[in-house]
Amino acid sequence: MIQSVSKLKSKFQEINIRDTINSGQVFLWEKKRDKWYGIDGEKILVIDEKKREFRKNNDEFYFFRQNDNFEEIYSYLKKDKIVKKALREFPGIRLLQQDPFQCYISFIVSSNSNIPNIKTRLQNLCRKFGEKKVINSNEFFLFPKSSVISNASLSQILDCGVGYRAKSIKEASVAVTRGEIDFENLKNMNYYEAKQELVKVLGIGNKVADCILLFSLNKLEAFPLDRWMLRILQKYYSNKFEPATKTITDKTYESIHQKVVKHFGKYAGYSQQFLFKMERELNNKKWL
DNA sequence: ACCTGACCTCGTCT
DNA sequence: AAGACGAGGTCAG
Repeated sequence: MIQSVSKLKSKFQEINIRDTINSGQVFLWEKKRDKWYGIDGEKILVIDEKKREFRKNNDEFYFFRQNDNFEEIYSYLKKDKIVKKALREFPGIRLLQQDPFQCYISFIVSSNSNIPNIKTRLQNLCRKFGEKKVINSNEFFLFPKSSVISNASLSQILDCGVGYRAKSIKEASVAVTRGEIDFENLKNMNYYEAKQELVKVLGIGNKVADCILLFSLNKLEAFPLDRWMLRILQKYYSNKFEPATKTITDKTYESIHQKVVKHFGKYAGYSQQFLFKMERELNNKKWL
């Protein structure tokens, strides 16, 4: 009994790179031989798939949130029976701390779409507007700077296959170059203040804002409520939260979020990541 | 204030 | 092989 608990705990402390990359947080990662290559803003991260921990203070250390207190997070996560089950199945998943601008554009691009499409569009944006780099004789394109997208024409952005999202992508980039959206400021605000700023941007609603807050702005109580999460809440928690519908109003979203934080605690975002991974795998959904 | 439909594209399915 | 379907939402009316 004691042994199985401590075994789960020690497993939880080991990162699983592949599961983490394939948990819907990032789109610009690919595996070549035994290494994963990922674009994070103007950096390229190269990680051995077998890697289980990182030396303190390098880029990967922060990207995989190794400075989080897992003992404490674990103690919150295991309180919920379903999350505990997901944790047992995918103990090596981590939240990621991504480059904010890339994350911001990525989730604007993600709306009403699916992972293969999102990935293609983001690759197109990088190829068209990003700087080329060669690593281990592999060619990569960095994520574009906000200034480059700001100055691009709508038709250039449309060439990337983003459809009606082109206008949002452009306006969102302009907001950053003008300083109306300042990610360092947002990091210093609380969850509600930061979210309020984000949803002012065209193309950012409740769900996209929560993804940006959770995956790049260090707001661990953010709990993106997409179709999947609503389905999960209905399936495993029946009527504890709200009746599930395809679309929900701002007010309902807010009300569910409050109940969610009350139930899952201040690391609700971590809980969400485990639940999401478990249910998507259960339904054989595609990753990268 | 809440509710509805339209929306670009493209990978998948038939 | 061509045509329809729908996808981790958002916005306007």
